[in-house]
Amino acid sequence: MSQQPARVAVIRDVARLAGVSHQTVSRVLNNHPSVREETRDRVLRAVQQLNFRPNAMARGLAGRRSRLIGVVSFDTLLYGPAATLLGLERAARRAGYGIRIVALEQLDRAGVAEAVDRLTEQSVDGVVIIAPLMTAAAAVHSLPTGVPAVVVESDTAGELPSVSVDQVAGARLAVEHLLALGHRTVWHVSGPQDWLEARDRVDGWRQALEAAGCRVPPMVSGDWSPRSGYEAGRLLADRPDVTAVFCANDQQALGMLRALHEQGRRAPEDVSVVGFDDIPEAAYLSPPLTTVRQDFDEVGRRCLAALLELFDGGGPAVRHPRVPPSLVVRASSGPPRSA
Amino acid sequence: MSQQPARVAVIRDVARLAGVSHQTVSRVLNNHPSVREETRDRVLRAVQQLNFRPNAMARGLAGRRSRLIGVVSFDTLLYGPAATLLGLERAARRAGYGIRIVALEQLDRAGVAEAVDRLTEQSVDGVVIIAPLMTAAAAVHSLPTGVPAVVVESDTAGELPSVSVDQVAGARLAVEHLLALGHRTVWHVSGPQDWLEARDRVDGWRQALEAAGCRVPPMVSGDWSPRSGYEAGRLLADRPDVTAVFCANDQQALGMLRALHEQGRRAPEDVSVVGFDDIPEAAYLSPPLTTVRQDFDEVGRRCLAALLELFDGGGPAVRHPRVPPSLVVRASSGPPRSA
DNA sequence: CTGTCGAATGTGAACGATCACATGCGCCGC
DNA sequence: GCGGCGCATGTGATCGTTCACATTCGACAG
Repeated sequence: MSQQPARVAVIRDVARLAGVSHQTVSRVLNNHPSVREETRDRVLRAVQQLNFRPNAMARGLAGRRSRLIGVVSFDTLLYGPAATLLGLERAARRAGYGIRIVALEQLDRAGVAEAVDRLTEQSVDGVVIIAPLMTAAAAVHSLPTGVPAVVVESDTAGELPSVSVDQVAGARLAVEHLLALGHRTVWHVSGPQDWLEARDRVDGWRQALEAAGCRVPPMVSGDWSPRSGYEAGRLLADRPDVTAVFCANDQQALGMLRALHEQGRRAPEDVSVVGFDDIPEAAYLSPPLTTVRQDFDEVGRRCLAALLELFDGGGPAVRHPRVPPSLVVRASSGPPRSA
Repeated sequence: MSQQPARVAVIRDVARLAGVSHQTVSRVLNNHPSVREETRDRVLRAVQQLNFRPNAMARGLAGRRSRLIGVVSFDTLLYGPAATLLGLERAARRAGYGIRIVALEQLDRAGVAEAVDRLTEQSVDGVVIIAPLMTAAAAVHSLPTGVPAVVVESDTAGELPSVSVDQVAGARLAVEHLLALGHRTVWHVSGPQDWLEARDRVDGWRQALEAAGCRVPPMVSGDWSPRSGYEAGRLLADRPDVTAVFCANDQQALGMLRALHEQGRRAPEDVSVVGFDDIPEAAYLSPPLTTVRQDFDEVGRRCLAALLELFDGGGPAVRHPRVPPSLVVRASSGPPRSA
């Protein structure tokens, strides 16, 4: 009782209390099969009594793995990356892994390399790179081999396993929805072209139009920001042939709605607007925004699954899984007036 | 050249190559003063030649510190917590620390305790708890002592050092701005009352009104969501005596603007609206939103500073620093029509 | 000349777990 | 009846660093 020298219990203390060897305690901790039921109970009781917690550092040193996953994240507060990180953390925690995060200010080769370096130094078991930029694709190729790594939202044709939401399919969903409402064609306000997702959404938009035999209007370039959506809106608002606009994300759609409103064009009566992401605010814009939802939790889960398969030796069963997006129809899209 | 067995270099390899003992290498790595200049150079050269990286696990085991900081974060995609996390990561990286993150689904006592447990198990040097909820304050009190810990946005009167943005001052800024424009009084749509920040904003609102000798109208309860702002808007829109509304965050202000618009009340001509947070979208709402900006980077920096002071033995110089917020005036606020 | 001190460096033992291998023992098959 | 196999458990080495203490050597004061 009073002998306790304020020191945390280690495995040998547990062994002594349970009357077994330290190795038996280790076996119990790691669920080794050949431990007698009764012995296991005795050990577990001792563990509880001493409030013993295995030291992760020692574990990592002795064993091969740290049960830590490093995440290289782009230094941004955008909804997508943040949601992906959260989804990954949740999945990892359930699987008994911890998350070590490094945020990058710039997603260039040096930055990514240094971040991965930093993480391997910490003996992470694997790395997830949230790399939505084109520049990241190059950086990812020059990674030190030997570290199990999974890439998110990038370079789906590359050597590394990757997980991503099917942006092309998402964009097609949006465009097909608008065409089905009766619009002759759909305009597009794009994201920045150094983002892979932005390119894929452009591709999906174009594919859907071409598949339907529609004219493909010129693309309006944007950069994810509400401002770019606003400016695009001012550009398009006075054209009577613009009846439907697909914005590359919800923030841009927000700016677009504002510009239309200012120019006296009503949504969806005059112009239908569809966004992408389904940010929490989307349902509360005026009007509530029709958009494409991405399942970031699923992305996180699949990242972890791929990583675990990588740990087990072989490559993952599916090297480049694509998570299907879904369309959320709200009030910002409707039939054109002529229809 | 060909003898290299694909094994990473360890400290003894460096020692051998440099012709010194492993301990001397260790001294060089840790900037111990008593190493001859020439010896230091020789060691550093060997380090570079072998591309040696000290193993963080071994370091953590042998030494006392892991250079890791654990972050307990509430499982949310809200702008504030996400920005705080990012600011903290940046500050930590500059100081040579890494971030270990645990996201909580529920911010109750058991959750916080388990998260901190999980982190101490990983031998983190210290813990930052992003705990904006009242329930967290209780949980934080029952923390195992001995782990240096700093709390964010919570319980500024508690035993643990805390860092937070001065919410009361922020709310006063907003209200004083509206009163200065000539409004008789200011209504408030609150955040959820189990959030400390929400309570502080209510306090600031009330203080500012009382200080100015204004009538304090009943508070409208909300929950951060755009929906709650929208509903509050429908409630207030048909009251002619409502000319100025201070919303507890920007999302609520967004919903408020939509409701006003639907009810045919214009902002700011009929009703002025002010938000809180300055989310990236705020500048692009219709109209652009006047709001209170919080400096989350500064919060991150101060958290780290407090933690480092805690490591050095003594408590931090300032136990409960409050980061001042600032008012960002945009188009959603203006003088009342009568003025 | 000698004793003491501090700077520079080395030696071996931690740190707290796992791994590789050894041991004892009951059971089965020939 | 006995060799061998598999289960349950124990023993010592090992992971890669830092810590505690020992050693060497030159400088300097008494």
